[in-house]
Amino acid sequence: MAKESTQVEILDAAAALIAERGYTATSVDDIALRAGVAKGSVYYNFGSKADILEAILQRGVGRLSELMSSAREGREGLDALEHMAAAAIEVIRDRTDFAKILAAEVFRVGRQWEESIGAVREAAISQFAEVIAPMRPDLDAHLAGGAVFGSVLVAGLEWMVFESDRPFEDVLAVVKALLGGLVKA
Amino acid sequence: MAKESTQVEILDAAAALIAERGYTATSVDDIALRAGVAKGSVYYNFGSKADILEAILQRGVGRLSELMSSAREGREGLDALEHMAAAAIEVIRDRTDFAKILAAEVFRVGRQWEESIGAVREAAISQFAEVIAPMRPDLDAHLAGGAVFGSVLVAGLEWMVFESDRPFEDVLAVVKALLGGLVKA
DNA sequence: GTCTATATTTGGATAGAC
DNA sequence: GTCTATCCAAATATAGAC
Repeated sequence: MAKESTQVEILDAAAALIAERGYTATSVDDIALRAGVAKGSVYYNFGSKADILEAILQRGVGRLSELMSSAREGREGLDALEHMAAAAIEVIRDRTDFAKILAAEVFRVGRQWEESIGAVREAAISQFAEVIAPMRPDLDAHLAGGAVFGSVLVAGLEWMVFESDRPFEDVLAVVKALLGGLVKA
Repeated sequence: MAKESTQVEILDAAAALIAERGYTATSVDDIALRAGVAKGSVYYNFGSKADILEAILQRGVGRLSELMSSAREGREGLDALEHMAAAAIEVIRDRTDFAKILAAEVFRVGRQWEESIGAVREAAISQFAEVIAPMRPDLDAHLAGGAVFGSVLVAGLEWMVFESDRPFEDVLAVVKALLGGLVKA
């Protein structure tokens, strides 16, 4: 194990392909070709194809947790939610492949990488839920966190995939409008 | 072509498997086994594995369009949005497999069934967008439609997959809260 | 209309040279 | 640490019996 640059090439190539075609439809041959290395090198750097996806997920969850936590720090209520949403949208913009893979895998159970996917769910939905809970004790916090994360994820991907000419602020404005609905009248 | 019951068995089996593992990871053998028929019968009823997925998508989009259109009929503004969201949540509840496949495939481009998936996007996001546009000319209607549909889809699937003991009303309450944010202050 | 058997291709993983 | 060559299992699709 070593030569970090090769590993990053492999991870980036795999993320792009898996985001577009899905895990099973992406062959190790494809990954090697796109990364510009031989298949043997892929298996020198990663134990299996599943390990590659795990690594992609780990990298993504690290980034998402980090940015969302620091966006939340020292804030609460609507202010916290708005900053967390902005942070999440940034991750979707900068790691669109990861976001697509996430969208495809979050609601599947029983797959090999279920735990890693669960960690992303926690990082995103639960963090939103924790902030919402004291604001709206009348709502189920997890479902509300899911709804908020869903609006961020789908609006963010809709933006990156189909309307990438729009500015970041347009996406944020939409999400902020919906978040406003969580403030008690 | 005929014997509708066999076709429905195949479609249901395929939808369940594809929802859980994805299209490529689901073999025609698996589908035949779960449907309780031989592989030859699958190919007698459908031209290819891709055709099966197309049929699943068509069936789903039909149902979604139908329910959302009639929920919208004769209403406008927040009232229309709330009824449309309720209709969409019903579809997610009754056709959870279809909803999972949708979540996995909406943001992938260049696949064989891209058109059918596009039709679902239209049916869902555009219908929301049309209602939102006159309410909020300050927002990008498509992004807003995407955000609303995302909150419905993710909250709905979160409900069905991880919190199915909760009542329908809890999900609807969460989505209604967010929709309230779209009403101009 | 449904079955079993099989032709053919593809893909994950390993061995071993350099 | 990276390459090429190869093994073997799995999967799509078809042929043809019943």
